[in-house]
Amino acid sequence: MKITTWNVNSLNVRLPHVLKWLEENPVDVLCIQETKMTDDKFPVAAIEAAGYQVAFSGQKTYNGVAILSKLPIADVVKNNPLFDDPQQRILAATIAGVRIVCAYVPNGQAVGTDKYDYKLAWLAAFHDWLKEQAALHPQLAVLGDYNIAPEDRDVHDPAAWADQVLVSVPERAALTRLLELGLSDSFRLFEQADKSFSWWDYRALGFRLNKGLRIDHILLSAALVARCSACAIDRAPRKWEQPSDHAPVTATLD
DNA sequence: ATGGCTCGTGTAACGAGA
Repeated sequence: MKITTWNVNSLNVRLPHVLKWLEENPVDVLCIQETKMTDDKFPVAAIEAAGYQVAFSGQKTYNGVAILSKLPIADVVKNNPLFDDPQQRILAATIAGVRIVCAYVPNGQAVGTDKYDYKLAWLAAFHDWLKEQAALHPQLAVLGDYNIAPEDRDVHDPAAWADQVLVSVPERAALTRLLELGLSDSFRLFEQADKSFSWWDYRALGFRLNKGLRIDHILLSAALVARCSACAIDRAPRKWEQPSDHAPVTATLD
């Protein structure tokens, strides 16, 4: 079973990329963030025609998450019941016995802003909810755009990024708290190339110069770590015309 | 050089992303 997370930065613009990528990489589950569309605009027919079932939770202009699956989707939950939030950032479902959580963690804009405070509050509530989910679902996978680079090796220029948003100590501590629930960063279960990133700024030749961050993650419970045989970032679609600024990340579960 | 590019909105700049 292959499970993928991909922030597509507008599904309206990126639907052709998603369909092309799925044709070349027929994964079982694809978690999408930043659909940026209301549910009535969601391209259900095109995705079903590609052989995928789909659950989604969107809003106008911002945020929005979706789960695409070749296998039946059950017990869909939208949002965190412990955190009253008009922003559509969480979608959970059970697929082939695995509890899949698709999350779009707030960006935070800049340290010290209201949006940064919202990010930390959101993460604290996410932690409390995931603690419940981990107890209910031993086979738990939490995929998404975390908007946090876990360590300095996940940052192209750690000195320049020190204490900035996406890298700051409180954000990293919030991610550590999630890992302390018994979750593992699947990417680091395996040997990986140096300077492996999942996001590159559109500006200043970010991708060409590999000035990136690794902020898209697949966290796995112990039962799924035991099944996990690979985790990889696919840089290919970042080279396509009009790409998302994020690359898809895929974990393989045996 | 406290930007650079890309998105949605809406049809001109501007907020937001990361």
